[in-house]
Amino acid sequence: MNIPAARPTTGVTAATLREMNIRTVWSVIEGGHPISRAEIARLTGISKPTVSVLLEELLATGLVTQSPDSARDPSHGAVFFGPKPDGVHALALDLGAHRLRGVLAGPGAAIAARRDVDVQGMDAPLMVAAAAELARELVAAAGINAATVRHAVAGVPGVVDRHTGRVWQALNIPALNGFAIATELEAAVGVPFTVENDIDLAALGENTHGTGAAAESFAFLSVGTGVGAGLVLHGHLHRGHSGAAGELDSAFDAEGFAANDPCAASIVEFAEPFAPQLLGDSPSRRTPGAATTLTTELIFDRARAGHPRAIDIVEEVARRITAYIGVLAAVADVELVILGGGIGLNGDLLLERVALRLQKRLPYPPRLEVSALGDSAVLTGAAAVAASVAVEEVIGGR
Amino acid sequence: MNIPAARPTTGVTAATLREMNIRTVWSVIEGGHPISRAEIARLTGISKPTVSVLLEELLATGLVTQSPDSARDPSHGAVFFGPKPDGVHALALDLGAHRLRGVLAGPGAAIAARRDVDVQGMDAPLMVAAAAELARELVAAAGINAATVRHAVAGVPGVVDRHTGRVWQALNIPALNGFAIATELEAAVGVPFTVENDIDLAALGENTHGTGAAAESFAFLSVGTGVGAGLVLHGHLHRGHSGAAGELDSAFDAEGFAANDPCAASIVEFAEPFAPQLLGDSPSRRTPGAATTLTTELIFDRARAGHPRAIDIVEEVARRITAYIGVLAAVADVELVILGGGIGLNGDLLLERVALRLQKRLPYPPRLEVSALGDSAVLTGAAAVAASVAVEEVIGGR
DNA sequence: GAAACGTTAGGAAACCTTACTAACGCACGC
DNA sequence: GCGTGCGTTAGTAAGGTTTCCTAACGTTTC
Repeated sequence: MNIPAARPTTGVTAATLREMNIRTVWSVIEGGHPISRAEIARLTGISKPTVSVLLEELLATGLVTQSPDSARDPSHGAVFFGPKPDGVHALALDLGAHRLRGVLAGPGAAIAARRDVDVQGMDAPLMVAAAAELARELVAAAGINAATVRHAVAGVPGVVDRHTGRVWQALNIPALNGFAIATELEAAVGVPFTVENDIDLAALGENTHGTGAAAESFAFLSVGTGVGAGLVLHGHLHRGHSGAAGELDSAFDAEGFAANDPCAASIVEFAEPFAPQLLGDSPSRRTPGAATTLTTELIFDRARAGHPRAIDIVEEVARRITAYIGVLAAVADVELVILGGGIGLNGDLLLERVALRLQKRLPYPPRLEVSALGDSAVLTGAAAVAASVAVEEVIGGR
Repeated sequence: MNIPAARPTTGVTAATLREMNIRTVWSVIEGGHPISRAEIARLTGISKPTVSVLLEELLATGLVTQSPDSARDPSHGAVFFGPKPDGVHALALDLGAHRLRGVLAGPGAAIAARRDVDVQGMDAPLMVAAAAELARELVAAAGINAATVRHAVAGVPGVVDRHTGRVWQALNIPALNGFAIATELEAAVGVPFTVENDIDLAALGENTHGTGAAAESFAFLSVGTGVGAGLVLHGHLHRGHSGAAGELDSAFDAEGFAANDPCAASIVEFAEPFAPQLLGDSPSRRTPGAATTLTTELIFDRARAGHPRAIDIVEEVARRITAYIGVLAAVADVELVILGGGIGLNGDLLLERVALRLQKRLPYPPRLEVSALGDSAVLTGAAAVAASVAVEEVIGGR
């Protein structure tokens, strides 16, 4: 029989055994598809009588429901079990500079309600108030009992100090810097909150429901208004000692390190000299007089249309992204890099260009893919974390 | 009661319980100091009767010995237990370009015998033969039964492919490239072998017996004939998907990345223009005519003596090391960086210079220290790993 | 009727608590 | 100064509890 790798320094007792087994049973039920006692027993190696007892306990927690009978072909009188849709709920928020996005999720991160609100220009207390209002709306929209919301996770674009709970390096939302957002959110919403770096959450989203599920270790590289990476190593998020793991900018901004950010501001600046050419013959601009500002969307659109200057810029973006991945690969040697963020999601233009450069440059290049979750990766990760904490709270607090 | 973080997908049974508890008991005995049943019970939370039973099993394996009585002040008739010095043994090798170093270790990596041999210029099969001879000599020197040697670990300066067991990127010992050294060593020595990157082993050495023991995650940065880092994250070695994690050279050798290696060859090359000044007035050279070659030792000696040109070079080394640590910190955000290797060990000259630059450059600079194990870090790590595998084999195979 | 699901019954393995004896140190009284 | 009693600590023994497994047995379905 296999022994868990973690070696507790304290003794384990029969109660520990049950804790472990009940979690094992939950983990196969959580999967989603209705499953019978006998199937659970076969899958986990736990005997049928024990599975029955454990299921009784799980039913008592309200996490698990039993489908009276099921649409399975040969059912042989089996009873099927699955996660109870309204047993517990978790709140997930994605706080950006422009919008606050939220979902209410059930066990297994099944979406119960979803809604976004505008927060542009708000200061930190206003954002907290907006979050509380959004939470109320989500509960109302889902039509659930607010008491079933057991945990909440919020993603913020900055480094979260795990000791003080304060946010730093929030370049996109300066109002957040130094703000103890978790405490404030807890007070306003009335739910225990975990606040986490948004890119780290996106990585966790890819890990549970996205492209990273198959990889043993990978990096989620977000290239958008800023650049940053989230690392999932051996199936676990690596935050780093100060929560600043994957904050790649600092690797390049000093002493002879050339590669500039491939982020939006930096790219627009790089493209500025070619602005007349890029803007001038844009067919997507219906009012040529108003199209005086360069955007990354415009540049990528022009590149798709074959504009040589725009393609040059895309090549430059690919070069810069390669530099970042090179650093990630050299230090962490990840199996896979997932591209995300407003710029990174343009896989049709970037994937091949970056992959080719990586091949040339690294002895062991990582696999390269584009995020399957798109711009909802953060929210997906937050929901997954919040749901798993909520479930753990219910199972652990029996 | 705390639940181990690892969640096995298969059920656990009472036998698992015992496996876990017997390991817990071993882990407190392994510590070294003789310990009584009652103390073990207090430390682990396991009841005294159970501790007695578990100790009986451990005594039967031959891993544990019981001191008849002890020099403890109030002993109250207590019996004290500790690791048995000659219960099992493990072989540790450190294969370098010039020398093959070996130790025979007991449980807890206690040294039973130690010996080095010259392997300069040998091809791979000759090195294997030398290793087998060294193993025989170590067994003879320790005066032990060869059958008690249960596992061996060898450190090599290259990337070890964990699927094929072959060595790559062994720039210092080109003869090793593509060689399946673990298989050959096993056949020649007659002991199961684990082959691991030498810098990774050094990191593990620092983790178990060195400066890294107190840190939760750290990087061991070896700066010598080559540059590389070993990462210990959350107490575990991070090898990376191809075993190439920490192979930092590849982060810098292309497309606008300036910082050159701070390794020996690179530094000597950098110092070449100043060779006449550095060599000319060297008081440590007794035969001025023969001192025509620059070495890193000489450069550092001259810097200690206050030679301005040599100090400039040290500054340059510090700049380059800072660049490497910057990358490590940006990706992994480690708590601590331990400097090692022939160049890195010159902490008196480097520590302050690098720390100062890191402060300026990084928002969350890691702590910086010099290896406490010096040039025996690899061997220490190999011994620790080999001993723990050997012990695991005995405990697991009851 | 055969196969699959689930339950019941019996038993085994592992742990804990409680209670006991043995050893040791200290303090007090002779 | 030295013995005796008391409190503390180490270890063992006995009994009880928790948890799980195997085997056998209804029950439902095909």
